[in-house]
Amino acid sequence: MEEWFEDELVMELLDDETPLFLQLPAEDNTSTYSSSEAKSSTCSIDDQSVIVNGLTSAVYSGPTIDDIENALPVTTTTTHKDQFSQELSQARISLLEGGISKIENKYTLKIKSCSNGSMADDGYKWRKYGQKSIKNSPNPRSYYKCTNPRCSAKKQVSRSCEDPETLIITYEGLHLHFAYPYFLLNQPQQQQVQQRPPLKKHKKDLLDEFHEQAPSSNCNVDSISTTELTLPTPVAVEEEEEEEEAPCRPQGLLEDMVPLMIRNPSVNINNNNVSSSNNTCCSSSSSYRSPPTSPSSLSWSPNYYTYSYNTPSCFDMGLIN
DNA sequence: CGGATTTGACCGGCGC
DNA sequence: GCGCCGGTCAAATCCG
Repeated sequence: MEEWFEDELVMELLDDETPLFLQLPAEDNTSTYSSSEAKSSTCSIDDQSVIVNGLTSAVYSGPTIDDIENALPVTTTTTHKDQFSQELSQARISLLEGGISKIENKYTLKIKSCSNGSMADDGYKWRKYGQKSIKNSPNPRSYYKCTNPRCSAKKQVSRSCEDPETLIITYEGLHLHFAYPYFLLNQPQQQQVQQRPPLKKHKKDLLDEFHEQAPSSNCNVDSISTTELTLPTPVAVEEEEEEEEAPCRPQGLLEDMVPLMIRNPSVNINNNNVSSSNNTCCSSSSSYRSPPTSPSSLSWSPNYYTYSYNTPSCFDMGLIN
């Protein structure tokens, strides 16, 4: 399991193109590539193309079931896995040679903050939940959690004591929920759900469902098997991207649907029984909306990785207090 | 008013 | 056992 997370990170770090969370504004250096803009409806089709092309994730480049299986610790075919492991081993070596250090389970990279002080985030929506002063460092460390209540992803952001302009970011866990939009059911009804999510449930309703139906706050995603899933066509993915631009896209409904169908793949799910399903996941906050940035965001258990990039990057993580 | 942020308290791990 | 340190919690505060 631990090795798998390393593999995921290596894949992400070795993307030929700059990942979204490192991508600077293409030409407009005066604009901050904030999370809101990353998800903004102001993006033109060209802008979206740039972003999408910048993502070398398998999801965006035409996912196959193998892509997802490779990202999961289960149901990976041995032949594919062997080749995959070899490539990842080489990739890991390459990364380490490239200045990325690994301490215990943490990959360490460094990020030079923008000179103008404006920083963009990594495309995810985080909620700050703590800040601590660090010994021998004048700069505090900030703690963030993914705002998706079912996502365990966290990150820590601190500044290097040697170089105050260098940010050190530690990611704990990845974002399973971003894979959800790319899983489709075979049933036509579910395809319809994917393309046109039902009307967003009122937040109160979602919370009520959570309190009434969720015996535990986290998905038991260990049981996920991709064999029950199918993937959307690239067109569907693009539509999903566009759906992302709608304010407060009810992603949670789709997220709710996935664990349910995994447990009961034969159940013919419709919009209603999705929302009233007996799944164990709490409902998403209506305020949650994060763009899928990579299939590498698949995760369901905490692991710690520290990235510190030396590439100029704009991160807005609320470090400046 | 609700969500996000701040901030001090609390807790657990670890070293001495 | 004790203190230090990092991580988390939760009440207070801020802000749109």
